[in-house]
Amino acid sequence: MLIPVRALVSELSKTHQTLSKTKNLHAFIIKTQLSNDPFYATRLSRFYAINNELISAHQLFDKTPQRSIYLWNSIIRAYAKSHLFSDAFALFRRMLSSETKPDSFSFACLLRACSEKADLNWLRIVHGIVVVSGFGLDSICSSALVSAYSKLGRADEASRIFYGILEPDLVLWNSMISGYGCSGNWYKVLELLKRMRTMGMSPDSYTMVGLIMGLTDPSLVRIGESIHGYCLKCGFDSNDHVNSVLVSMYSRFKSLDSACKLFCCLSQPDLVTWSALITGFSQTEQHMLALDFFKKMNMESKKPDPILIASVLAASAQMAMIKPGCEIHGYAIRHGCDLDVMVSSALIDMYAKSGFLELGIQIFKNMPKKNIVSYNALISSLGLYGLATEAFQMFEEVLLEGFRPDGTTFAALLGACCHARLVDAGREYFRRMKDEFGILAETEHYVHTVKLLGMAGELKEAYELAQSLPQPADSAIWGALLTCCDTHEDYELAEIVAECLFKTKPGKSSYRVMLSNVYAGDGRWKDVQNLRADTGNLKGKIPGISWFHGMKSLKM
DNA sequence: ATAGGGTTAG
Repeated sequence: MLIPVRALVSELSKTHQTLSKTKNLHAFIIKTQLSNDPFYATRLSRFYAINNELISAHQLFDKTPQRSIYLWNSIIRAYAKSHLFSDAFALFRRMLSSETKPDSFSFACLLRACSEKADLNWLRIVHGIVVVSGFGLDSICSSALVSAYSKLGRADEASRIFYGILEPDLVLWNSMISGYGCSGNWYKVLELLKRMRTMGMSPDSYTMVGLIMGLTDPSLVRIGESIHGYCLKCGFDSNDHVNSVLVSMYSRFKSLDSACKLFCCLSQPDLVTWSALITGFSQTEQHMLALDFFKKMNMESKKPDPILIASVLAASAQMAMIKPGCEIHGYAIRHGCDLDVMVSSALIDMYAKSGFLELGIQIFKNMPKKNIVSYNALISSLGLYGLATEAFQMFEEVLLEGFRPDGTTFAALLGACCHARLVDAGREYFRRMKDEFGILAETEHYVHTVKLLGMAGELKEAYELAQSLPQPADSAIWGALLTCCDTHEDYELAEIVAECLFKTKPGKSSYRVMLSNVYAGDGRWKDVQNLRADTGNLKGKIPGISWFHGMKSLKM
């Protein structure tokens, strides 16, 4: 009898078990009457949770008479991980009225749930309970709090918690560094790194990941390379997370050569690293290469996940080619993930962008479970085809279904207004987005609205909107406005806008082309010539278009 | 014999 129990313990101490193995273990435990010991129940519920068998996990939980804190935490965590937040919170409430009191790990589970649910209000409530329960300065809770606030874009609140801890441990340092990292605050990342080292902490692979994520500006490419070198020196290059984040950093900087070089050195790149490289090709408009690498990955018999399938579908959508898109659709069906929300949404987008809106709508209708992402895909597709009324209807359905619209929803709606030239509706959605839903207007919202106003000839209003941003407007906004000035032949404003544009992006050739069109349209040959002289290395591009415009204006 | 918190692509 002793031998099988020892074997059982060794099976239970593994990190993963298949569902059938778990069921066998469960039966065995019941037979040997070990099921009263909460240790066994905890391990089993963990295995059930890994296999997405929450019902079995919950039944097990209900049948276990003595519930240890471990068992409570593992079941709460299981629900939180499957994004069944209300169940997780309900269990937490049950726990509060039970004999077992929550510990720091219980709170950490809930805090993570809040950040994954993107629910700032709940985060603040749980934060309050944490403080009241006396865990405000606890290292586990504070690192969970710091990362939760950071992930919801509240680096300021995260830092307040961080600075309240006198002697942060490595995990807390890492949480704060990646908090600043994902908000792109490189200055703060660097400052923290220096401070942590003066306090005698040595960075680990988590620190590196946070650091590298903070490198958002392409001017930091040299620093990225030296961090890469440092990772090699310290042996962090055997860490999958470090490698994937390095590949996506090089992709972000459009240095696909470096990304490939790094990728090729890896003996066993994991799925995330493959994905980082494939989306890197997409981001640099090398969609065909993205699809080639997807094929290559499959040949190495790696099983893709819904996120990767969604991103190759996006690559195919960008090429507006139906064939590879269909192939990937078939592939998704064969792998049983075509009904996944992420994949379905990408399919809607792909079919619409490839000219088959009807197929996209069909996919949407067939989805067993919809979320805001799928509605966003549908709304933007309808908008793309100029079907603004239908897009607006879908927005009403979003509200009716109780989903919360996000920034992408409004970008899609504004895009629909833009295509259908519905100025008043666009103004109204822009206002509601900010006032009613508290969503911060981002570059894409401004681009759509400025374009919408500009095309309708409301150039002054469009210009004022572009100037109303708290920070200098992105070049895409000025670019859109410049085109509108050109079509409405307002050369005076065009000049002002062009100046704003050059301030934001002096080197970009396509804007010079636009400006040269404006000058040519206005018959200002001297300015066209100056621009040409300025742009020596752009052979052919500017002169060609400008001369063509010039000919037109000469004829007049 | 004894478990759980912090990092990654979209």
